[in-house]
Amino acid sequence: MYKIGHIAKQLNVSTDTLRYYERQGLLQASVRSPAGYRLYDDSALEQMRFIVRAKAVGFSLKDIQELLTIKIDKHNHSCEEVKSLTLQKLTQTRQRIEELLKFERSLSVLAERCCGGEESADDCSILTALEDVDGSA
Amino acid sequence: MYKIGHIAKQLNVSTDTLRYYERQGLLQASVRSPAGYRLYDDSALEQMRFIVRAKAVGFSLKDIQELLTIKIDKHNHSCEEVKSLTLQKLTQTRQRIEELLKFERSLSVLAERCCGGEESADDCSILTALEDVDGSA
DNA sequence: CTTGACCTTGAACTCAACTCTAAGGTTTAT
DNA sequence: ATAAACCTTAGAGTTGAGTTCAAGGTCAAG
Repeated sequence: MYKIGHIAKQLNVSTDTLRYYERQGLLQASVRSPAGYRLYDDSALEQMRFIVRAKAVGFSLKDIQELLTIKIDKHNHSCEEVKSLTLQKLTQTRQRIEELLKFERSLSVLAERCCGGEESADDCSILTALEDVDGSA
Repeated sequence: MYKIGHIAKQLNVSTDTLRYYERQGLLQASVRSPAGYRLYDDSALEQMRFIVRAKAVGFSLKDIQELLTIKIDKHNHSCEEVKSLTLQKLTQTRQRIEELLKFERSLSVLAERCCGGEESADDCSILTALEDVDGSA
């Protein structure tokens, strides 16, 4: 049985994060020591690894709650549910990437056109582009 | 002179947003009517357009504050300052895109491998991938 | 003169995922 | 026996960009 600090070090998260996940219903300590310390067993460690991995591929804590619900009772859930969650997250991620790519292109154009010199910003092409109605950036 | 609702409709933002920007020091109403209503003139409208455009290329409100400070007194600021803000935002944006692309690739792989069928999730490849130490996704 | 569409304020609330604080109890090593 | 390094709790704070609420004042039309 491991104390919270041990789990935290193993998985490179803070003890606060572990307590926070507990409050969020993601990971309960297996038992408490007589003094009230959280004690985790190997299966709790594995569950925390699952959470960390799911985060690493972009799932939110809310998504992870759903994944855990399924994982804990796989037999009464379908592959389709899991795939659906994954595809939904994929779509969201792609939409966000598209948005950021638009930002990236606009910012690139702005930066390229600007001399970036020490002289005054009176004729700065970036400011001008943001002022003018002609939003060609 | 325009009332807040007029500006809001013109620029497709809420009146709450305009009041919020005022609190943040981004855009003051030009004057107040005898009844205390905010009244904006054309230059305030132009400034709000600037803010909206700057947001549209990915600047945060904090960034926009800095841009406005420069814009209001261009003569005492350099092109370099503006370009620096832009490049900084560009770097941030690219970093975030990289992170999301990693998510995207992982999620794609997970989704591709999963049958997504109606059958139970007992052998779901997505769950298995997130459980196993072998993080090949 | 009243109805409806405006406008005002301050303050609290939202979301996500933590992080920090205060005030204390426990364990381990010396 | 005492100091260092753990652990506990409830609750507040953080970031960013707003949104919502309550309680009220104003303005134009009919």
